[in-house]
Amino acid sequence: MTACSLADKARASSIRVTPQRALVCDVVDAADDHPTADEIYERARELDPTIAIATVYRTLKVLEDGELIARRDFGTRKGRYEAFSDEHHDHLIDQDSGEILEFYNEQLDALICKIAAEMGYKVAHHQVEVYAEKADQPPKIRKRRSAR
Amino acid sequence: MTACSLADKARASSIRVTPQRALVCDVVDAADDHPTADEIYERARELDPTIAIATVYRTLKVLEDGELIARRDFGTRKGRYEAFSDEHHDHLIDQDSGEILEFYNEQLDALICKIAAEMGYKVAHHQVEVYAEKADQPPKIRKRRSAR
DNA sequence: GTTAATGCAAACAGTTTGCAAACGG
DNA sequence: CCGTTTGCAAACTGTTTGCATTAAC
Repeated sequence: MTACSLADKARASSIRVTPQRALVCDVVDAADDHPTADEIYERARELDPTIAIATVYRTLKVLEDGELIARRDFGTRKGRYEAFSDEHHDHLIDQDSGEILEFYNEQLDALICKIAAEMGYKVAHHQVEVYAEKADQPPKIRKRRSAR
Repeated sequence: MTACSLADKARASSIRVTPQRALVCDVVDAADDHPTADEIYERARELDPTIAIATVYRTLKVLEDGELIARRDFGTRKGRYEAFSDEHHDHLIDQDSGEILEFYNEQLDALICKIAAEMGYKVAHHQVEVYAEKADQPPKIRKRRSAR
């Protein structure tokens, strides 16, 4: 059983994990959404009201540089952070609720690699953002109004 | 032969096209890169040194709201603008040169639609950003060093 | 003990906004 | 004319940085 927490991974990457950094790590770890720096700051402050926003930003930067977390924009100007999971995934943003859903599709990754290769490139990483709204009826099983 | 310039399209969308706005339109039209607001401002100033950056931003906003241009981030915090072409396309960013290449792949679009549909969503728009570096040898026709 | 990390506040970049003057139909 | 757009400067947001203080090996 390997060490799993973000703080552990940071230590494994020989990043010095101070109490403040550990706190930021824990907040990011615990988040199942994609919090902004500000949201991370707020959540961290609940446990340590003395933590500074600058420390949050600096920690996020350190973790990002260590490739332990990723910063994403999703069109807005605010950075949103998420721990790197082992498998790559992409995002679908519900335009109505703002909810961000994750998905992974092997074919998609493969296709992107192939396209890049055809252009003479080797993919370092990629990012697919799908802005969508809920379909009127659920995916396969349509309910009522079968008509046209 | 339909009207084709961005300014014409703006007029067609009943956006008031003042000389300043026309200028911004022309700059965006003429750009074959993905200029930032600042770059657009600089280019516009060459023809009208009195134009204000605020006007550039306001015009870009108007055009964006009118769905005539798109704003993209590409990871940096600066917005980059491009006229909507008729066909959707995605972007490959050369990590070494910073160059932004466009590509279109029908299969990719279809696959994304399919994935979204499986999640119960209808795609409004999407955006694929591929960060890549040049492959050592060209796509199909490899030159020299055939070995290994 | 010296190097690195923190908190604070000030700086910064990109973008937006209030307002009076100029413009356009 | 009257509403819209402009230019200017100031405000604003998200993020970074300088610096003195504090903490960690």
